[in-house]
Amino acid sequence: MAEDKISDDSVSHHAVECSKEAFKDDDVESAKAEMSEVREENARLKTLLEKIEMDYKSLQMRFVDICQPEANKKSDHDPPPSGNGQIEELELVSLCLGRSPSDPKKNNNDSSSSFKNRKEDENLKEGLKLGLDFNCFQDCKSDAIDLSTDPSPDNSALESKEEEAAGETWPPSKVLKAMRNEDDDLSQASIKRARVSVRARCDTPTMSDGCQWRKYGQKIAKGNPCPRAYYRCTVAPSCPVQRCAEDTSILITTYEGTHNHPLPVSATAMASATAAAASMLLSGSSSSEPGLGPAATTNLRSNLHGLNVNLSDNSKYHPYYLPNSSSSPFPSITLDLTTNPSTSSAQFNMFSSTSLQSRLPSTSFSFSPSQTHVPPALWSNNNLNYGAISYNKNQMISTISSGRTSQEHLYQPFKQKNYQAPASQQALTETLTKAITSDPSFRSVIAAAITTMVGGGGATPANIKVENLGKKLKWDEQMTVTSSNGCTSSFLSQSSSSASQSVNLRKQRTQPAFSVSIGAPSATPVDDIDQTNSGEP
DNA sequence: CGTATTTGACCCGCGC
DNA sequence: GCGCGGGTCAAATACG
Repeated sequence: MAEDKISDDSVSHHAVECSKEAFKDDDVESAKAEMSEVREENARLKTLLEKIEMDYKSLQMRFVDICQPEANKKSDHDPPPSGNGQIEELELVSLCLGRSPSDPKKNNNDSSSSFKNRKEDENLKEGLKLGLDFNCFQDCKSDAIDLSTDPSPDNSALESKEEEAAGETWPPSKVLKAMRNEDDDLSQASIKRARVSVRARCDTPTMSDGCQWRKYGQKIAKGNPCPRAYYRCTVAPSCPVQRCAEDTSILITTYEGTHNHPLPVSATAMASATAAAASMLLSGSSSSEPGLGPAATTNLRSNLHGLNVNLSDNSKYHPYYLPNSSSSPFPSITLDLTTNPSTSSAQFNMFSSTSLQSRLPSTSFSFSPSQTHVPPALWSNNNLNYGAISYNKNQMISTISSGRTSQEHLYQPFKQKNYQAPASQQALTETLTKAITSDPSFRSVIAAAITTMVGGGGATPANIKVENLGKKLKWDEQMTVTSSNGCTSSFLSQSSSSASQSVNLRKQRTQPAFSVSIGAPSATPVDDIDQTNSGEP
């Protein structure tokens, strides 16, 4: 009896052991798998970070190389070091690199070796800052403004440091000061006035981008049966950002201005995207301002060609449909978020649409839609190819089919032209340099992406509500800059799940949505993160 | 009652 | 100078 019991116990114990063993095996297996996955991801992130740092360093060095000859030129032409020339230089560096204006001054005075070391340190700091600071654009802007108003490097540096350290109280007095300043320079006005049109498939009157919009007017635009509504950002009373929306199946939202207040997390994605687009546009157009004239515009276009993007030739192409902007004297840019779910191609079609009427170029980005479950790495592998970005015909047609018939024959030449245009590596690198160094908000988008990746999607940089459940809206926006020399490629993607899944999309986490791939896209698998959606005004 | 939206009037720039 | 169109204002209205 006792023996039986003992044996029973032992048997049962053994059985338990066995089951434990089996469980242990399974557990260990899964844990190992998880660990390996985590390790892989960790390694991937590490390489990603390293690549980001390296790219940033190389771009920064390149930028310095570009800047220094100009500084020398200036000093040749204008020997006295003090005065406007220096201030302009400081402004330039501050605007482009988003740091306190004192740094470049110091750097200019330093020897090159120590300068490099310092730069590397700054790069690291900057890299860290990138992931944490969504307001770097504003910081940068405020610094630049401060330069124009108060050239004292110590004060501005101190202030900027304080802002960076303290997380910034908003709005900074100097920004307000600068906003009231009537002597805002042209670039400031351009930033304020740059328009970014976002085309998205949306049945709601307004596109949910996380900001609070208040409608203040509505007009029937000529030639368009749909009324054009005018909205203002109501987060801050003096925020200059406005938008105009046209209520069709394709909602075209035109953002104008730059937010002068902190944005809710849900609004940072669109704001960053639009600000980045605007800054890219302005960085291109601003390059044409200082004495370069039309030649610089040509240069911009060739740079864009370097991205293997499609540019319109003014002599051949008429402006495509651009609400608000075709007749506007202000530069405009279009982010095309319209979707064709049947494709997973990444697109980055960007073409100038300089209007015959308009004095300033308009630019269009076309972000192809992609199914959320398709890893962006696939896009990278299949489509990016270091600047060889495939064109998706269906996407355009689906866009056009929503009533913008005039676009078809405008897009068509670009389709044909796209594959013919050879990618100019040099031009591409310059474009990238310009885009990244001169565009803090672009960096902020990257930062958002990195944050999402590192943070496992807990913080969502992009919140796009897709309300029309019946339509199964699924749209991504991708922003891709690839380098033909393989040194730098950034891949930004923001996606929202299909609306059919979006009933409980809040807090739902499936796959990463914001992804960045810097370096060789094919060698760097990129995750997907699903977006949580937030409500709109 | 407070807030948001609607809508007609007004202003301004541009082209003829 | 005039007309047109885009953009804004502000009173009226709707809504919670």
